[in-house]
Amino acid sequence: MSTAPGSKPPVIDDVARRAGVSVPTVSRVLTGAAKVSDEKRLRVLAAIDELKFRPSAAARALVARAPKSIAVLAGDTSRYGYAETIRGIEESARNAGYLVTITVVETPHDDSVDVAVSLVLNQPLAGVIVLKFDPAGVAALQKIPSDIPTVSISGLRETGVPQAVFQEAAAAEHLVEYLLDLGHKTVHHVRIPPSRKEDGRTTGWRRALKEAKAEVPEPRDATWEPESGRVIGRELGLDPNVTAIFCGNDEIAMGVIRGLTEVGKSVPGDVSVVGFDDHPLAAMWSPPLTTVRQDFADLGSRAFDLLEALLSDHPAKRFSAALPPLVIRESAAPPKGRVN
Amino acid sequence: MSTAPGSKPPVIDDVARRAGVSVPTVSRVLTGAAKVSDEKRLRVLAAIDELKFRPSAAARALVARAPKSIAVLAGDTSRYGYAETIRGIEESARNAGYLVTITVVETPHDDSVDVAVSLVLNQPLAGVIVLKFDPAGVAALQKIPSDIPTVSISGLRETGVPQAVFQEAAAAEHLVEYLLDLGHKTVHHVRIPPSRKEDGRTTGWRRALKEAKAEVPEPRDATWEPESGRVIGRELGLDPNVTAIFCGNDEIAMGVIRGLTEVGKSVPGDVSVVGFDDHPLAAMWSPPLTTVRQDFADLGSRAFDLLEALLSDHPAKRFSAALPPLVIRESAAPPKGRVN
DNA sequence: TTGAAAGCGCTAACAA
DNA sequence: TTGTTAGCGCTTTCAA
Repeated sequence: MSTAPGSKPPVIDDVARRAGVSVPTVSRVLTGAAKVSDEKRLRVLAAIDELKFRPSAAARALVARAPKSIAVLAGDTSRYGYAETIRGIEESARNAGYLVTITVVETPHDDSVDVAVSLVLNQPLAGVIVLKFDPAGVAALQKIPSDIPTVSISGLRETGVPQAVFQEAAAAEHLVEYLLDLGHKTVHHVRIPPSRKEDGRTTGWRRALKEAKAEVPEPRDATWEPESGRVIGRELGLDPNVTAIFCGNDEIAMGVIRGLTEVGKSVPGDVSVVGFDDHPLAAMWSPPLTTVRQDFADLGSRAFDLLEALLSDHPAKRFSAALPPLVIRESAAPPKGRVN
Repeated sequence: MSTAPGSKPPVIDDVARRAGVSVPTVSRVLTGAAKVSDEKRLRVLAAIDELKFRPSAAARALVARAPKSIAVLAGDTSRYGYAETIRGIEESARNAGYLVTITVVETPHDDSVDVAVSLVLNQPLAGVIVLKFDPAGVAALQKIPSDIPTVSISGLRETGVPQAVFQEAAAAEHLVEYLLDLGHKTVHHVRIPPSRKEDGRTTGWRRALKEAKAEVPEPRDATWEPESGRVIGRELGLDPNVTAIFCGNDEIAMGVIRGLTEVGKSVPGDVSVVGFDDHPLAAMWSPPLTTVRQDFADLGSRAFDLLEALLSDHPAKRFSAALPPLVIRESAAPPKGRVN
């Protein structure tokens, strides 16, 4: 008929014409916002179907003042903790009808941060969640305009925007106390790259040692790569004073154990090693890793809840914390020559 | 002055008024699309700054016919291969000025798929990348309207939309041949959940065995959890005929090794075990895992390239394949009693 | 170089 | 229940 068979995608006007109704009527069946007679509804539905019409998301976004998408900014997306956190955010967001965009902030430098932030701001946006696990995340958070609803996720409590956190310091403290209780004179520490000056894990370790009046050895710095743990493990294995090692995460712990093994040390026979996170492979490791369980998906989910609260103007909670529990497996034992 | 100090975010009209110019002039300095006198430009810039004005992404999206966002649909986002693939997509997309949304398809059932797909279609969209690593991804792909530029990622070549793939079958074949060359009479197989009837890894394994006229044992089915590998490992360890095991991925291989160890078998002394993927922890494992390296980030990047080609109307390539190389470490050796 | 006018595709307000 | 009339906040003609 008069339907223009143009190659452009059909718009609402095409549907209206085809169904012989007005544009708002089509809109009404689309949104269900108002009653439409069965007869016209059917005609509209048929027209939509024949034309394969899909309403323009852009046009809808313009008229509806409430974007249904949230952005996640993160320094990484594939490492275990990051990926799980994002999974948790996405799941909650999806269930609440929000779409999630992810944008990586490669480095804490201005160029990376600006690219990421401007990409994020160039979309219709309900709010932002920033993963502040590393300096890149910290830098990104500072560049988010303050009028945008924002929630951060990190290991340390701070002021500022609403946050979801793990009480890492307390958990680390428990873990180190556990090692001390086993009879170790002190506990060495291999830390992962901190997001700021010092991470909660390191703080908790330090606190536990001071509390016990134990010597505080200089912490060793690993990268995010397990391989760096291995190198450090070899070195630590050569030091007879080292009987217990607390690693910043499980992957580093695995590397450290490998390094120790390579220089002839057994775990936990000669040296106890504990990690942090409860990585999916922690229980498969030999020996199975004693660690702290961080439920990252839940962390992400809690962050989304905070954001949703922010968006709904309920000035409810602005903070969500959880204390990660110890998971005792087999990689830590009393030091040699001591029966517990 | 006449600036309305309303609490609503400023719009372009506010800027124009404040700068004493017309709206199109503001638009011109925003987009740089046309020359504006220095004097007015400065006034506009100042007004933008004072008002903290940011152009509405929704309005821009409506008028610009080219959305700069792509959607990724996946059955999972945090497992290693998935997360790395997404990282690769995001990186390439970001560099090309695209934003990436991720949406998980929880199950292959209609309800999950419909939620995910409609969420995706409800946004301004340039194109879609579907991770077809599992049945959920396969199901999602079928529901994407055919007029939307779409690329799929999977392990098996198929017709239909453009695809980025690994030549998994060929790689698996090489890996199994390697085991056979070591002297094993046959190779057992523990497979991960297939996306369809049979995955490339299984096909390659079967092919290599047939080629060598070796017996083809019934494959064992693992879930995605390493724990399931452990259970299977214990069982296989009890079977004296088992001297070599090819696992569907490294995490399962790690579980299988753990299970073997638990029933007193040594790897590779008693049984050789190989994996697939080259997981970041594969080299840290004891013994370090012999496997196949899949560069998932590159896979994601290649998928994005295909999508970009599709969007630019260059009917260039519709397919991108890569043969993942063997990584020989220490978890496979000649069978007991045989010197190679 | 600039402004007035005209849309982008949809939903909301208002009559009828 | 339906259609007409107005926008949403921008960019893009088109004149001047």
